[in-house]
Amino acid sequence: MSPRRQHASASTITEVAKLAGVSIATVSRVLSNHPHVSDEVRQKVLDAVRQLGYEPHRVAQRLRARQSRLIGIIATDITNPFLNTVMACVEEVFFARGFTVLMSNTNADRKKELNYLSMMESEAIDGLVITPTSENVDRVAELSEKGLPITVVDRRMTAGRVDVVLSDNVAGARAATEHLLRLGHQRIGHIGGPLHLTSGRERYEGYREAMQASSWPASPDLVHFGDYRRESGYNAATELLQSDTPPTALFVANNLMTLGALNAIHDQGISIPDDIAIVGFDDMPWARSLNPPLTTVAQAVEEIGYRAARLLMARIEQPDLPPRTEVVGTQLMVRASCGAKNPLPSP
Amino acid sequence: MSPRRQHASASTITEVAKLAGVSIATVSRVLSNHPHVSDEVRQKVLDAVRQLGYEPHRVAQRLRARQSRLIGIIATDITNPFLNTVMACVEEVFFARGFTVLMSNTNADRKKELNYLSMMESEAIDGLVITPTSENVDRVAELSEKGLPITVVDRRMTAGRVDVVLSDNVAGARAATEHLLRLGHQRIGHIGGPLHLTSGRERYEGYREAMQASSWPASPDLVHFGDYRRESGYNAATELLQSDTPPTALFVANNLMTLGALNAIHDQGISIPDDIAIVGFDDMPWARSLNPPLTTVAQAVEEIGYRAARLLMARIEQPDLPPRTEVVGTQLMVRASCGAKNPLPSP
DNA sequence: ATGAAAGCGCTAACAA
DNA sequence: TTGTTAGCGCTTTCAT
Repeated sequence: MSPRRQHASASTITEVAKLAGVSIATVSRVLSNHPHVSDEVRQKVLDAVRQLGYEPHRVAQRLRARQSRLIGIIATDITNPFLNTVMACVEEVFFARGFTVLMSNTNADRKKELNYLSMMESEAIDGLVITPTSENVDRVAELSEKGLPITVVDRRMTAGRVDVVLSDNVAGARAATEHLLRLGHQRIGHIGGPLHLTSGRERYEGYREAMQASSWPASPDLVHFGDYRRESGYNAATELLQSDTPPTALFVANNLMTLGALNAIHDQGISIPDDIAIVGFDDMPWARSLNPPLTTVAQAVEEIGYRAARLLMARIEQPDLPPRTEVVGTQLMVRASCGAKNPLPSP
Repeated sequence: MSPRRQHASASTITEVAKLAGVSIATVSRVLSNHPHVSDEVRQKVLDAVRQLGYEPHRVAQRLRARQSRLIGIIATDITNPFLNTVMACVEEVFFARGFTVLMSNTNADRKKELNYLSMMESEAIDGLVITPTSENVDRVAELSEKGLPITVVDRRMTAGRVDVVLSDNVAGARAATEHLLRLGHQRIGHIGGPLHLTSGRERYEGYREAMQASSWPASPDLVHFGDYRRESGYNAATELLQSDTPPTALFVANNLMTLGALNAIHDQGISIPDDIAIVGFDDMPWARSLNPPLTTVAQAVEEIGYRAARLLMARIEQPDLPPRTEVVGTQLMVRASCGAKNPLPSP
């Protein structure tokens, strides 16, 4: 690393104290609204603060106070509309409560996750919302056991004292698959999420349950797994469509992969829903502007975000609460892509 | 705020020193790879570190070292695909260089922006990438003048010593509008971005230039402004379409508003491109899966992200560089939504 | 090659 | 009501 200059340091509490003619302790008291300060002194200090444009040095504050009013969010993919909406909701809630929210993007990379985890820890955050890269990130369990309030979103965690908010993935996936079965499909393909995530497993499970209960249990060649990114959806769909006996319908485990699958289908000049029906997981505000309007299993995104915030807030205030898991229902948004005859008008 | 327990504090450098039988200075040296340490001592220290699971306290480190290897990103809307992709790129570059990247979401709210700005400052970040809420955020100029390396993305800033990366908005908007004119449209509507952002003004300007140069200069009732969010695009489109003399074509200034406009058009049962043609700003990977495939002015998103990172890195290493502004070209992706007869196949 | 010690800017316990 | 002072955990001279 090459040389680096410090940017001019701001004024310190000492300078404020000097200018106001008081001790630094008094300045500190004024700034943290302690009761026992005379109005006169308070005013002098405030004036000095304004005059110098003083702002407390948060790093120093944190070193002493060990309480940061800082909330961390660690997400696997900030470009995922589901995740970034959840993040925005969490931020909104905590900001309104006077917290500052720091976010980071692991890109589903375990090394990055570890790095951000320890960076958040040493920033002395008061709480963490995370979508872990897998269900057994020891560091998360460890931190939660050490007493750091943590809420896990979108997937379950096996270890640690963490709160969890997620959708009812099995039911959602089952509903999607049953819907396709009801429409007469027999060869229903599934583009699944990573099996090291409970969401991937649960959505797959819902699909399998539905198929099993039907007269046409899923054959393995109908199932491809991706990594929740667009490209993997594109690739999986391409392979599925080019197989000898392609599926007549597709259930895709998340938003980005569905978008990829859509592109793949369009590239092959195949028509939806006539040649192939498709149902995605995760609704998007513009799902009905897709070609054709996309049938999806809608997760209650905002609700998940707000619940995550609420759970975390509760644990911050009361660290000894028993760990809770909240499961939020999903809703099947029937639009044209599944080929249902009379799709209800849907938002 | 209610009571809050500290989560068990990790081991400190003192404990490591004690266990290794050396001074804390030596531990510090080992950890920062100083040359003059005997291999024997180094090994002892490393062992102690491992044994205690010691991790340096970054807050304390920062208080002394005044160099954090921390990069901040402040964005107006993390749910915007353009912005979050840029953010992901910046993160990627800096993480690879050993920096930790902290992001925050202002939701285009000036108060939040100010808060995050001073929070980033007092975290002693080494550099900042920001999409400011307006071109005259004094605090940004101030920080840059104080010596904090700052790169502004997507919009220009009038004050401060900052680097800037943005698209050639005027040219992009002009190209989009001219394309529609060439297709024979005369009443071309524009859903613009906020005029307090240079991107909003420049895209409007490109549209106006093109119209002016045509035989059908834009009438004011053809222009509505939104706030770059989906709802505003929906509302603007709805109003435009319900006017007495609705436009036959629409040029929309960003991705989210275009998606909103699309929804509005679909809700009114109007057909694209027969009844109305539409061109959006910002391409999206799934633009061709929209109904119909969407013609857009594609910004070089990744390129913008990487350039922003490069500019910032350069300034961190060499703070006295003169401020630079880099303008990146756009590309018109012709698809079906504009009604062009033979849209080229496009990715 | 190693250690002692001086702070970084702040908070809070203790004195006055 | 206000001031003095002891650290928080670490880096970095300055000695040795």
